[in-house]
Amino acid sequence: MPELPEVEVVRRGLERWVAGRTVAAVEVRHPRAVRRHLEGADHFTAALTGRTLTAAYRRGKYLWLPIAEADDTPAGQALVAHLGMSGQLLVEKRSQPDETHLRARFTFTDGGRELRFVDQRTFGGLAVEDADGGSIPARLAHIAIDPLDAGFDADRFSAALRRRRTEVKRALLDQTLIGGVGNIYADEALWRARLHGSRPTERLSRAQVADLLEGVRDVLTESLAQGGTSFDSLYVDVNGQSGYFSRHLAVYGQADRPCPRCGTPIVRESFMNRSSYSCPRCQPRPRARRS
DNA sequence: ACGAAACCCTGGGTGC
DNA sequence: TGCACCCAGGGTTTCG
Repeated sequence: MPELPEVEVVRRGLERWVAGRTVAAVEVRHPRAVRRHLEGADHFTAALTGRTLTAAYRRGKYLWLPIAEADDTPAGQALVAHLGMSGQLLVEKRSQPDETHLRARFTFTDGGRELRFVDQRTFGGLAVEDADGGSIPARLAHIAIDPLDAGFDADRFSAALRRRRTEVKRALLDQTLIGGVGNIYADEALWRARLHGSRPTERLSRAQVADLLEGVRDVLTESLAQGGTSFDSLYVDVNGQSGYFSRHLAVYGQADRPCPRCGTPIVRESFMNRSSYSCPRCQPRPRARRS
């Protein structure tokens, strides 16, 4: 599935292959793909037809492309995209057969390759949102800056994390605290910091939070380097699985395999209706607290 | 106000 | 072979 590094690869592809082009037509093939556009599919289409997509930006796992009028005047809006679990944004020849799960198609006035939104499980979606002056759309403002962004404030993150009264993995997955970390990266970062995800945030030391943040940064950076290698110039690729997942994951999906650090078999635990993976020796469960 | 649970969705895998 | 069931899981909404 597309994770933050893959979303960044998609952003780079959109910046290169879509930015600066003017939309000729939009075809919404599945209503769920634009469910976040509350005014409906026809309104979505009208808001984009004849407009130019000027750039491609990302925060966490969200992408947005500012919209301009034909004369390059900013329209004060942006096309917002989230890939969800299975979404892809593909730049393809018009002759390419439609994908089974093609949800939306954008053609451009230059007659070149079209942009397609393909999404098997329809957790992802597209919308046109208000975005003044090319800044982040208002509806995305609650998403925290991700740790690879130059504007990320480590001290502020540390203080906010330690103010929380929850488990550290829940905090890592909270997009209002830190953007872009999903289940896979949370598990990998916790393993690097030798912390169990159930550790209470208020009892973490500053040094432990610093280690955790370093783990997050390292795993995202290393994954991005892998995701970048699978980018094909004719194709806005979101499939980083073959490059990254198979070789660099220490714990995620590695149940019963030896911990790369100590050899102890990795264990899988149920958490928030999904899976958590950890090394029982490197990342011991916290003792139950008496209250 | 904050934390946690419910909900959305479909194809691949597994067991009977 | 086919059917029922489980699993993947981010973000928004709802609940406590």
